[in-house]
Amino acid sequence: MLKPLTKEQTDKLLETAILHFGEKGFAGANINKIAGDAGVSVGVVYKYYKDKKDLFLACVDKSLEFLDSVFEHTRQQGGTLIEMIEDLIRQSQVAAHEHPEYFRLYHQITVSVDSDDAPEEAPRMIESSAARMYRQLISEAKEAGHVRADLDSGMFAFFFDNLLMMLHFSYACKYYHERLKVFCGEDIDSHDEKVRQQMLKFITGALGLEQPE
Amino acid sequence: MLKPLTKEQTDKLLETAILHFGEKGFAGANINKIAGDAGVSVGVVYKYYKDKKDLFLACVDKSLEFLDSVFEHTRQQGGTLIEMIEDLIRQSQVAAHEHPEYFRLYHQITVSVDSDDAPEEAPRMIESSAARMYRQLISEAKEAGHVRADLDSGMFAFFFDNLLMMLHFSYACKYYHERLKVFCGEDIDSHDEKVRQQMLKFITGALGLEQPE
Amino acid sequence: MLKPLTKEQTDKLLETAILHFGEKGFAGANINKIAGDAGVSVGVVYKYYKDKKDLFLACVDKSLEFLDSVFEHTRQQGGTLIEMIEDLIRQSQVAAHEHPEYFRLYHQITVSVDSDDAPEEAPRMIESSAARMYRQLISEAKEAGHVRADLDSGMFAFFFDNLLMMLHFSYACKYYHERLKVFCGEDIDSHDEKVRQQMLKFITGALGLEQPE
Amino acid sequence: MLKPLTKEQTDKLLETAILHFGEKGFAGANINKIAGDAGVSVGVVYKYYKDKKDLFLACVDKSLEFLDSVFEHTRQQGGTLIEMIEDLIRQSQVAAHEHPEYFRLYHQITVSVDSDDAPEEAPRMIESSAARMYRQLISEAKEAGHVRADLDSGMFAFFFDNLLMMLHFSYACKYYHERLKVFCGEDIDSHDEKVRQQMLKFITGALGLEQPE
DNA sequence: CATGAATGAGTTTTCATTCAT
DNA sequence: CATGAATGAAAACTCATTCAT
Repeated sequence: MLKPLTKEQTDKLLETAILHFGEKGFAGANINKIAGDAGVSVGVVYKYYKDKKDLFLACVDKSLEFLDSVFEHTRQQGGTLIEMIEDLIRQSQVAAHEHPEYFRLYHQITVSVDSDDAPEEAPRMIESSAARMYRQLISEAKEAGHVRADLDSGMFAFFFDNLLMMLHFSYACKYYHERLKVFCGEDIDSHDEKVRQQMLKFITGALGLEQPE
Repeated sequence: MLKPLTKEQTDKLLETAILHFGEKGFAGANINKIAGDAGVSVGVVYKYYKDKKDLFLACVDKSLEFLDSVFEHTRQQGGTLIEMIEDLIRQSQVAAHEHPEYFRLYHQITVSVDSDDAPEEAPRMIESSAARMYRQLISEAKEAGHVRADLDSGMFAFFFDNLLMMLHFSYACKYYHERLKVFCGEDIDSHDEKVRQQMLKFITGALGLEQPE
Repeated sequence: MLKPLTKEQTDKLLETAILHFGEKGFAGANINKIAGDAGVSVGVVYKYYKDKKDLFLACVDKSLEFLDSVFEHTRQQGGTLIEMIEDLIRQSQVAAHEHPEYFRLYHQITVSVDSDDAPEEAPRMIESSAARMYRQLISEAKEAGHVRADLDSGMFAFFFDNLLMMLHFSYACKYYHERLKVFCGEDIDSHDEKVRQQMLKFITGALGLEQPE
Repeated sequence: MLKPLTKEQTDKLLETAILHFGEKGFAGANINKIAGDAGVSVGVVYKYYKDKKDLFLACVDKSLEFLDSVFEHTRQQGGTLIEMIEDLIRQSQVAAHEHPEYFRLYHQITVSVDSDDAPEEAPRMIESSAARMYRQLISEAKEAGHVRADLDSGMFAFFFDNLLMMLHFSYACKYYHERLKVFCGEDIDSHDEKVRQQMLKFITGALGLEQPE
């Protein structure tokens, strides 16, 4: 069985790695098991990736790319600030339901960075672009008089992103998901619409934005 | 060399374990190094704790206890909703600055739970009590007409707690701290007051609370 | 990309293998790297040679052939014993300077033979022919009264060959080369003539040969 | 079976390692097998030695120490140049018969030095002290008129040491031992006396020394 | 009851060898 | 017939756990 790997197989490898790293973290994941689960030999892993760290970073890259694409959708869409916020929440919900693994891996990054021997190169800080974007949107809205004047754009962008990240994790990560159910009820997963509306209320209230009828 | 361990020694062991687990995670931490750093033998680790998991859970317990105590202060204090929220933020800031290790460990819990071989028993859900408390406070405020009537108490409690958790992590965990600086500037650590005021504005706005003059 | 290999390519493969085996030894050499360095695929290595051992033996053969040719020159040349000895030294110097790799590989053979899993078949004993030749030359010289009568031809042939081998290694192998410099000075490489003359003196003295004016 | 290792066991480990490294070389030796053969666990190896290289270097040190002690005996003994040379040969024969493993490891050093990834720190050049000693002895003999005036002390010391090293290897290393038999007969091992006498003749002749009656 | 060296299963990584193209 | 990616056994090394002192 020495056929070249198909794209499906190499994709499967990366997906499997993302699942394992996302679940067990960098230190807890096992290259041999990843290879086994992906249906390829260990050798293949080391043909494609220099070492465990390198594979992890490839997983991170792929995940960040995916997360970027979620924001990208909203950015392209445009609209009023409220519309954009709602869209961002909606896209997050859809993405987190369909691909919790990328969010889970992202969550792992936030942990790995603390560790010395873990891949410190990791976070090419997806945040910075999001931060810039949110801050600018809020700044513009402030100048246009749509949001309260006494808020600090950077800080409100930070709070907003915090809420969004926690939403992601609450759908994608086991612990946060349990917590979500503690706060909002066991059947929360079938109430995306409600979560979105309440979150929108929360945020627009925070910004001092008038919600459209 | 064979004296019973003093309380200082067992405390040191737990503190050291919290530091190591908080930094490297469950899988990445090394029992032998923890014992060495704590100045005790590996043997005592296994005398006091069944295994690595058990030590980790003890760390979790201790950390959750500490985190509880932070909220407890506010609960005792009482006051208006706004006052309590401000106090909660202030206490969080103080605690996260003084004892980032407990928050860091808490952060690790949120990760470990996903893993099968890692301690699943972990989160005896500190959240549930906080959740109950927040929800009740908000409910009461709603009934008293202090906050908007169209908000769902559980969900707003959830959003509020999200903001608080992210604040904790942003002070205590490396990755989140970098992210905080990206959003709010490199010198953010010397602006606790400003962070607190802005966060208060954000939350009171979200709740539809009138802020006191 | 599927043309039959040219002679240059197969030669290059063997030369490269000799370099690698000579430097890293049998166990330390890497077939994939050898193939890569030689600019051929691993596949051809296994087409031409049964396995790693087989390739090693082919390298050994080629090297021994080369070493034989060095002696052959002198044999053809003929002359007095002293002349032949001087020629042997001179040819050794030239050969070791020009093709250290063959001597280096020969040095590796002397090591590999000890190992069980390494090619035991190796030394189809180049020595035996050299031994025969040296012994005979000395015997003849003894009978002719040119060398001392109390020496054992076989043993003196042995000592002589020892000196020659060490000369080879001292030019070709890193460790022995360093050692040579320790004994004879850092600039020894530019004093081939002197080395030859001294070595000749040493050997003729040992044999009790009168050196020509 | 968690008793501390006895000195016998740690000694056994080093001896076993010397045997394995001496036979298979650095790359060819297998730490797990060494541990197994020595009757200890792998863990022990890595408790006492940082890594494979470190173990190898410890073996080298021990071997060089032993080899030094062989020369030391002669140095202490003193006597005329001829007597010292004879003693050196005799001690070499005894040592090489009793402890071929140290000579075998020394032989491996001469190979390992060529390899990049092998321990380059190795040869703290046992040679330099021997070189100095031999050169001085020869110099003194030259000044005293006991040896020919036209020889270069350093170079003759080099040739002499070459002969001695080859004698060592001829007794200790499989390949060289086969070669010895090719030159000197299958029963050479029972003729130490003869080998010594012939070698002495060879060397004294080379030096132009008069041999005592 | 503490100690900490020893254990050895388990992990990462290498590389000789195979075989579909 | 050459190719070179894939294979997976085997090697170096780690570390949770044990137990004689």
